[in-house]
Amino acid sequence: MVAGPLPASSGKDRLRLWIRLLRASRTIEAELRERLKKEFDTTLPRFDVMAALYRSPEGMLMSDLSSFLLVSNGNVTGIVDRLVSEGLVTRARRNGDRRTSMVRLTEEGTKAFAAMAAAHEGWIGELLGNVREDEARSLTGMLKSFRSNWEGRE
Amino acid sequence: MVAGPLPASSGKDRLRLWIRLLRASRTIEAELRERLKKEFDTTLPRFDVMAALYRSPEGMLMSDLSSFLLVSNGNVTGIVDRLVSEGLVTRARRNGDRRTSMVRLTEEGTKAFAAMAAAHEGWIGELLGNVREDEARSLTGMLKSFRSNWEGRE
DNA sequence: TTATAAAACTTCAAGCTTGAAATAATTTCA
DNA sequence: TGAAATTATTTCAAGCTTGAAGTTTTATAA
Repeated sequence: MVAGPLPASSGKDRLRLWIRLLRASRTIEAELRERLKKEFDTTLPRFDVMAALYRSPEGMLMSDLSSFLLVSNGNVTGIVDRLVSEGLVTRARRNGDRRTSMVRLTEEGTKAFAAMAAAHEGWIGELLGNVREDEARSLTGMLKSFRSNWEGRE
Repeated sequence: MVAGPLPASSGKDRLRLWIRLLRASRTIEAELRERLKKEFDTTLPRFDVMAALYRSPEGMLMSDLSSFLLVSNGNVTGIVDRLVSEGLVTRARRNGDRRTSMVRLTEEGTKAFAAMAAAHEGWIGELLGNVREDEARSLTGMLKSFRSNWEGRE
């Protein structure tokens, strides 16, 4: 705190921001969870896994999934297990490296996800309806930069 | 929904915003959870409950807690159970209405929370360090308005 | 080659979470 | 008053989540 005319930041504003951010995402998440249950009889974690796989028709490793979704390995195992037993996803043992398996959407899973994704986008448009599109873009821009500082240390 | 010249919004920007929002809050939440575990041997849900109680020295009903924290009633029951068994919180049966009980921080709980809150504020300052304070204020303002539209219908 | 380490997963226990069903106490109102 | 509805909470099953420990397979290197 010697030199800079740093804008005397108490940090209180960041704390307030965090509380708002958390409340916003929890509120929206709760609403999405409820609608996914009601409309499609599925859950948000299953939707998230399917969304990731939908973007990668070639498939993803379990570890790709967990790092992309920011959840633990063991977590993904359980969710994929359930998706497999529902016929929405397959685990294909690979010849190259027998520790890994490629997870892919089945045809049924692809169809099911496409329907959910359309509804989902509509819901988000509705739930964030009060945020103007230009506001949305500027918020998105600010959120892009928030990490870099501390993430990926150690 | 008959008349309006609704501002032909594709919704794509809002979807992008939602994805950013979710990733930001999950990343921060994960980091907070880990630090609360390491530094204070506690969990985020317990911290949240204690934070709510800290703001209300007179105590809160179970239902106050669950609506404030945006989680289900049954959820709060379990968390408060654990906090009680750790001596951080008390459930006081009320004379007026014997269905309800006032939940309060114990003296030990108050002291413990004060220490955690100080660390927590510092962590948030660090984790959101890349967001300028003026940005933080403007983001907070935008997030304030996002609901109202759909929340509290039905 | 063959021990050792590393990588990719799975398993497990403990705790969080929801939504539905059950309890118990209070209110409403016929 | 007393039945019915409402309110506050707990209980429970199923699923999500983490972090630690275990398994199997692959890579490293003495």
